[in-house]
Amino acid sequence: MSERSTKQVIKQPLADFKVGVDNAIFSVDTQQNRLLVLLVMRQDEPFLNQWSLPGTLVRQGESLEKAAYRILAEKIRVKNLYLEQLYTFGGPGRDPRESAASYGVRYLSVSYFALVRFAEAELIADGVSGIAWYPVIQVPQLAFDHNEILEYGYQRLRNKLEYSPVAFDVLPEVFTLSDLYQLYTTVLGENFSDYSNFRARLLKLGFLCDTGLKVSRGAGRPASLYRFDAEAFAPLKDKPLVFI
Amino acid sequence: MSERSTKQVIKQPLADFKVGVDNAIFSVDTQQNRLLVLLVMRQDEPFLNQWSLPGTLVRQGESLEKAAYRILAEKIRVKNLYLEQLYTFGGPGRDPRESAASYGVRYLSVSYFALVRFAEAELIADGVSGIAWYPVIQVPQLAFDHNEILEYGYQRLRNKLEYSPVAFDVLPEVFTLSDLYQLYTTVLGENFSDYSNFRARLLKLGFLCDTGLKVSRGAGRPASLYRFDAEAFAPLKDKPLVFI
DNA sequence: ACAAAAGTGTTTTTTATACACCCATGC
DNA sequence: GCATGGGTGTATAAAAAACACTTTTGT
Repeated sequence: MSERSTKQVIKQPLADFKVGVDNAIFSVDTQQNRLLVLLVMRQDEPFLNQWSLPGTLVRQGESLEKAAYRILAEKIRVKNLYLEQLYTFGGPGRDPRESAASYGVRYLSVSYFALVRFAEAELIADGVSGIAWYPVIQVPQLAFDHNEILEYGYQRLRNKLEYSPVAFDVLPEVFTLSDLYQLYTTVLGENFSDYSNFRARLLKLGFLCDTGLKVSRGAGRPASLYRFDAEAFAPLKDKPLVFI
Repeated sequence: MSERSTKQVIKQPLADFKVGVDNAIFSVDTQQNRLLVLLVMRQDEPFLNQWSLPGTLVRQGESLEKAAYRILAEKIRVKNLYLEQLYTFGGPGRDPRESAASYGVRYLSVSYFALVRFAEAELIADGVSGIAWYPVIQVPQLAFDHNEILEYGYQRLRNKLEYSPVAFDVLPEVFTLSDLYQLYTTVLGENFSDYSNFRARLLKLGFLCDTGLKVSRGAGRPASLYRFDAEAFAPLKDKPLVFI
């Protein structure tokens, strides 16, 4: 980040930015087989009363990631989650406030991708603002370029599932292989793989350990409960894994 | 990007940002089997006279990507290149200028990754500033957090080669399969694949067409010249390709 | 003739894919 | 006993990996 020499700065002034963080927060409702994204109703102009991704402007002394965690914590209570940076959208004109009286201030959005455990996620309704889980396949028109961000995040989620163990950040401590399979199915669609092959592949990787416990859910044979073994996984990190 | 309600803004003021763009610009010198990255010597404080990635602060009315292309064009003349956004680094304290008299202005860096054709790339030396291709394996300590950005870009490059056709953006119009193989070898190391298997895999994908022309380079059998067929590739886009 | 580079083919091993089938439980 | 979900195995096809060998050039 080198500044231009002085005469050039005079010729073409630098932009001043406000930096926002917008989160595409996903969760998987395995009960109803739905992939959800968290939307909030905007309380302020611009885009008053339109749905949007939860976001915030970055404060003094606050890192981007901290801002991402803050806005998440303001909207939902959740203990288990995965979060990473997604993409930065910063074209001029992406925020209507830029054209207003403000002296050429630009609004830039660093987007974050998050996956949270649905069962434990408690939405924080502050009485005024709307907040809701929306099935990603039926989100309405969103404020700003948030539909684009969402699309980008959705794609990232699908990729992540294929080659990284994000699913285990969001499953309970112990889970059945059907739980895992269903999570994958909900996100990737029915035809991503057949259950028996999925099962064989995952078990061969060697980081799922059978707790010996069984759980029976209605009819059918009781399922074994597995645990994700982080230690056994560690050496596989950075390796080109395939979960699909 | 929703702003906080008024009382909160007062409690905790928003940060003001200058946004910079820093480029990790790579090229492959297949003659000497070296992967190179473009470094420039800083002319200003902070980090005066230290090597850094070429960067610039974003100007009014300029998009992030445009700024990335601008700084690239200021440093090298090149017709063929690939460019994409890498990551955004924005922790407080990453730029020493923040702590200075400036009223809590933050410096945020949106980094871009670029791959350019080495043979045609002409460095623009403005007489004062140092500018040079450095082998990535022996870059010195860089200004700011640029070593981190570089590492990130290097990883992205390796990934890109494996599942996307970036190589063809940077090879000449016609090239031999050895040219292609050597490019891959230089970036990924000798052991990524054996030439014969690499060759077979690539040809089976069906988007390399033999021009019928041959080229003889010193001793040995003349090699066929191939062309990348963008039309034949189009349907494969978004598919999980493997070039490795 | 022979080294060097390009190109072809073969063998073996590993993965992917599609199923068929057995097992344990609730009703 | 039979429907339901859990779990195992097998047979086939495809891909990855290793490597032997042929072809065509320059010297």
